[in-house]
Amino acid sequence: MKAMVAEEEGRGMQVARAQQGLRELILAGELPPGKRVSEPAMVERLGVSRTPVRLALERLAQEGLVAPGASGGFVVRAFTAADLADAIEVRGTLEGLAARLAAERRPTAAALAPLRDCVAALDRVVAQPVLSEADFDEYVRLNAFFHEELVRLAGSGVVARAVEQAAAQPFAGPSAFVQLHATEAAGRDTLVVAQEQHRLLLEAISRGEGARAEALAAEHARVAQRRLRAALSDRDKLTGLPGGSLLRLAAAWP
Amino acid sequence: MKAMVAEEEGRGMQVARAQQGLRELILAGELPPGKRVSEPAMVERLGVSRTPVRLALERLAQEGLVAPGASGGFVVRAFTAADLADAIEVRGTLEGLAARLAAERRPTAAALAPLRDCVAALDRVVAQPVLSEADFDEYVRLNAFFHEELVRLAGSGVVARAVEQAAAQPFAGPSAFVQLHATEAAGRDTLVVAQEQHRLLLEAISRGEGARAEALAAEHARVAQRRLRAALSDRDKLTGLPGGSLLRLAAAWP
DNA sequence: AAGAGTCAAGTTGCATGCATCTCCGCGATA
DNA sequence: TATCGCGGAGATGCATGCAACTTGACTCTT
Repeated sequence: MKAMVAEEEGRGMQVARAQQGLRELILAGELPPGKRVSEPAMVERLGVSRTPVRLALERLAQEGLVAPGASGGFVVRAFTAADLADAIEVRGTLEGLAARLAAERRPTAAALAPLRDCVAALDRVVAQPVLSEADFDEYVRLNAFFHEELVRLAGSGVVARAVEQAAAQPFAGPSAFVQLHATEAAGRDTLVVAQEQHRLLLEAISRGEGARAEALAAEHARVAQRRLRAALSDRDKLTGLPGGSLLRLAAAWP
Repeated sequence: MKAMVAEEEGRGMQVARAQQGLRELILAGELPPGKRVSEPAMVERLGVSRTPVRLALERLAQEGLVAPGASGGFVVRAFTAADLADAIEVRGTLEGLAARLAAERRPTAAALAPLRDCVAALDRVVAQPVLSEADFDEYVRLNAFFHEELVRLAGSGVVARAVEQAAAQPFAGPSAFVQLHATEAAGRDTLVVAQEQHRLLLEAISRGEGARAEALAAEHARVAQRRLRAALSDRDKLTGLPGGSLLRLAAAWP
């Protein structure tokens, strides 16, 4: 039974579709934490056969969204507040390593240009007295680019892979929880602080101050920790968030 | 065609066998770097069907031994000296994080007992004036346990996963290249230095000195860097090592 | 003789068949 | 009535079939 939906693209397309579809289903909370992900059910839901579903599950397991079940298959994972905090700390630590390596490489002004431009663009966004939701989206976009560029400046594929994997953990990405602030009055201030750190990080790297860059990057990730804590203090915020249903904040899973 | 070799055990056995077999084939250099890993060939060699072979390849890709090929399939990866150094640095950084977390948790004496015992056992091994090859094996065993226990003391599954993944990278494990020293006169001295770091690390953690523990763990990983450099300076040492053929030290792959 | 086009063999990615195992509910029994 | 055993539906893990694609060699042309 060939799928009848319009399908173009090439290799790995079925796996990618299954992976994306599963990610959405899980983050939307349609597959509750602790529940086994039934492959036949996903076949029906996603329109691909079991082979890509299984492969997608394997990759999502590496990503951390699902875990191998005790007796075969995969179960949707639940996350504690400590898990999220640790994942953010891991990312911050590795970004610290990347920042130090970038600084120690003494990048040329030309090599630093993209990061400089990115910081300038972020400045323009944050400088506005009032930020619309579109501004927050733009901030997220530029922030992601900043972090990518930071890692690129480290000049190490190995480090890049490590940071990527850390940032791919659920809720551990550089822009996790930023959206929550879009509706808050104090939301802009958080961005102001984070942007100051971006600026200092750029300065430290351009001056070759490795230790300072490392400490700044690690501390920068901790604003995500603060966002996390703020979000946890207000459960209503979480329920509206993609993946909010995955959080097991107090009790263990029955 | 059911395999005729004696096969017991349960689920995932075929995948595990394929993964182990592929690892050995690659590290033994039978599959040269840059070459595509032909699934049918592996089916013949390993005695399992294509499905487990493919899954094993996927997992080895995460492990870093193979990488997805440009047009499907997987190719055996090659490693530069910089790759190895970076992988070790990543592991050291994450172990530094684990050490800091362990120290900040102020573990009780009981919680520290396994690490204490391990250090004592290592002391007994290293204290000997002359080390046999069996002594080096014992050192590797105890050293691995030390690092596992260090991570366990951090008390974070997320951090543990991150460290595991970093240490699973080829040549990045805590005991990589140790075996090379077994035949060297100065080999024992390297172990003496490393063991001193173990001792200091234990002390820092037991005193709750987080920053010191972090720095010590990161520095401790750098003895592996030194071992790596020593090995690289003597190509003969590498060729005898498992995986030595994966190193592309000077020229790019033709 | 060198280069480009073409064809065939081999490979990959996906779909599906099949045996075993797990899990859930039902009924029998003390 | 509660507990234990059991049976069937369904799921998993592995094997294999199949079409599209890649690759490599062979041939034809210049």
